[in-house]
Parts: sequence; C-alpha cells; structure tokens
Amino acid sequence: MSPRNKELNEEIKDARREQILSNALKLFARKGLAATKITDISTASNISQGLLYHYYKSKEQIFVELLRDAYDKMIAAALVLESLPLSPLEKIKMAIEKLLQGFDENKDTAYYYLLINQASIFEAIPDEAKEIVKGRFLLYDVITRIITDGQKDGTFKKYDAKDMAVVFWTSLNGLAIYNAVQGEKFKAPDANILIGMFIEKVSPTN
Amino acid sequence: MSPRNKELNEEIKDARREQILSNALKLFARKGLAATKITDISTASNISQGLLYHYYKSKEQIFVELLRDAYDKMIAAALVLESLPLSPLEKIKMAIEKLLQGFDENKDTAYYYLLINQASIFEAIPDEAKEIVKGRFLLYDVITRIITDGQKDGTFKKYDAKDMAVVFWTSLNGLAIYNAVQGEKFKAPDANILIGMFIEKVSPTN
DNA sequence: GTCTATATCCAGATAGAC
DNA sequence: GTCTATCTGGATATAGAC
Repeated sequence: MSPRNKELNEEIKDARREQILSNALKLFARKGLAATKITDISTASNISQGLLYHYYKSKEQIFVELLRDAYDKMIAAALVLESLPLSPLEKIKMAIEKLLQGFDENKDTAYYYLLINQASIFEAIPDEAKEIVKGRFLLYDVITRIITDGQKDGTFKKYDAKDMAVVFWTSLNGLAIYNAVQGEKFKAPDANILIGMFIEKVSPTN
Repeated sequence: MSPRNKELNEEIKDARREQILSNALKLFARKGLAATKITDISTASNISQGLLYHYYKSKEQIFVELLRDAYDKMIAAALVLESLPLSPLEKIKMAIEKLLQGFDENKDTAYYYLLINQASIFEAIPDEAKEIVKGRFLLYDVITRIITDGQKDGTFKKYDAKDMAVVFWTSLNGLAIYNAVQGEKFKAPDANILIGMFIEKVSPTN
C-alpha cells in the first residue's frame, strides 16, 4: 500500500471516529447508555452495525472515550480560568457567563454535561467510567480556591467555601440539564441571579 | 373464600406492592430505567421474577407509577407551601430548607428527584411518563407566583421572575442530584447561600 | 399467591465475503 | 474498509405446577 493511500485511510478513519463519537454523544446524552443501542449509533452515523466494531470494541468503550473528553475539556477550562489575571469575582462571573452562553451556542456543551451527570449518578456504568468520575473533585477544588481568594479580598460572602463551590457547580449542573431538556426553547437566565449567591451587592452594570 | 381471607390477601397484596415500589424506586434512581432489570427488582424484593408480573404488567408500569407518585408529592407540597400564611421570603426559605433537610432525613426524597430528572432528560421512557412530565410547569408556576409577590412587597430582587423560578428549581435539582450521588457523605450547604439569589441582604440570624 | 421452567425476542458481538 | 449473515447471551414475559 502506498503512503498516500495509507494517509488517506487514516483520514477516513479519523473522520469516521469523529462522526461516531459525535452521534454517540447526542444519543447517550438523550437516551442514556443502557437505552442507546449500538444500531442507534451506527444508523445515525450512516454505517453498518458491523463496521462500528471496526472502530470501537464496544458501546462502553465509546461511552468511556466521550466521558474522558468531557472531563478533559471541563478541567482544562477550569484551570485556564484559574490562571487568568482576573479578580476572583471576575473569574466566577466569567465561568457562569461562559457556561451559560456555551449552552446556547454549542449543543455539545450541554450534552457533555448530561454525560457527566449520567456517569455520576448511575451505578451501571463501566469501571473505567467510574475511575474518570473520581477526577470530579478537581473541578470543585478549583472553584473552592477561587472562592477562598474572593473571601480573603473581601468581595465574597463568608460562607464555607466548599459549600459555596458545591452550590456553584450543582446550580450550573442543574441549569445545564434544564437547557438540554428545553432544547431550542432555552433562554439563559441573567447570570447575576447566580452571582447573588457569592457577593452581597450585585452591580447592575455587570 | 371467607371475607377474612380475602382481607388478608388484600393486605398481603398491598404490602407487596409497597415493597416492590420502594425497591424499584431505589433501583431506577441509581441505575436508570433501562439498566434496571426486572430481576433486580424481584431479587431486591425477595420474590421470584415470575411473581412480579402478578403485581405489575411490566417494568415500565412500575416506573410510571413511581413517577406519578413523585410528581403528586412534589406538586402537593408546592401548593401547600403557597397557601401557608407566610411572607414570600419565608415561603422560599421554607422550601429550600425543607428540601435540603428532606434529602438528609429521607433518602426517598432524593430518589424521587432523580426519577423526575431521568424522566425529564431521557427520550427513552414510556409515553405515559412523558405525559406526566408535562405537568412540570405547575411547579415552576407556583414558585414564579411566590417570587412575583416577593418582588411586589419589595423584599426580592427584580430579575425576571420566571428566570428566578428556573434558577430556583434547577439549583435545588442540582443539589438533589449531588446529594443522591454523595449518599451518606452529603452535608447540606447553608440555605442562605441560595437565598442570596433572591434577596439583597441575607439576615445572619436566619 | 408463589414458584420453576420455558418460550420469545432482541441486542451485542463475531465471521467471512467483497 | 465495508457490508451481510450469523452466533450467542441475556432479559422480558408467559405457562403451568403447587
């Protein structure tokens, strides 16, 4: 086989993988791992059911790969946010706004949320997925640090920082679910409503 | 068959139904409808798999019955709350506190939440379940009314009341999920963190 | 009312042809 | 790389005995 053909094949293969993952993400998010049939994925991807096994060993493997993507993206974003030269309040604001607008612009964001949720809630997931979910605490830690900073500089309310981080994440998670369920109808609520949990007086200009 | 035996049988039957529902609730909540096998339910209930069909026509029927219970309880509680002789702020406070402490005291509360969530998110649920989910707007309406009242009397912030109701429910929902996932480890965060979304100055004494 | 045994079906995964 | 055909296993649901 010539190098050219080899390259071409690789491209096709990558494209297929992308295609499969993208379709599987939506299906897993809206039907759940167990209810999503392997034929659902192959049909959505316009390939035969047999061919799917050429790319992935099992349904579970696809799920795990997507879940890993979801966490990688989320944690990377959180760490970038933390490292930005912004005040704690600005960071929290940015996180909320970015997430809320991400829901609107990019359906995948909401789907990734649903995937993470599912993996967090359900016991009936692959062991590998359970391992990935354990990395969740990293997300809480980043936000806890930002909140603690904001308390030190006096802008944030003085509730337990860990509690605040929990409420931060669970609230956004709740909104992400709502968004995914609402679909096109979803209209992001004013970010300042949420910010009211963190600071005493929300400036109307922001 | 004598009346006494008939009564006894009815009692047994009712007890069994209760037993089945209670076990199924936990299983559905933690594994999901699709991943929960009918044998999971029968095993948890200490009855044979065949006997389960004596009480329920199918797995789906059990799910629907539980979902209906969940909504009935939730909506009833919301309407009672609304009718209490309390200020809007007191009502919101009570709702948050009751829900948070309900999570702690009664595992079923959190499980019901997970069930409703599942039914809201997943497309792969029985048609009857989809119908029930449509009643969801009632919950949002009650809270929207309370918030609107609170805005009229000047205690609540003046964001869009519907938005605030959405954030209210989605936040509590997010917390319920977190609680269910954490299990015994769950410690309810200070309710005042959430109340900060609604009013300008949270009194430290409450 | 309860159990065990069985029929049926369907989804996951593999094999082999092109 | 891709498809069709097939095997296998497991889950739902039913039948029939006690």
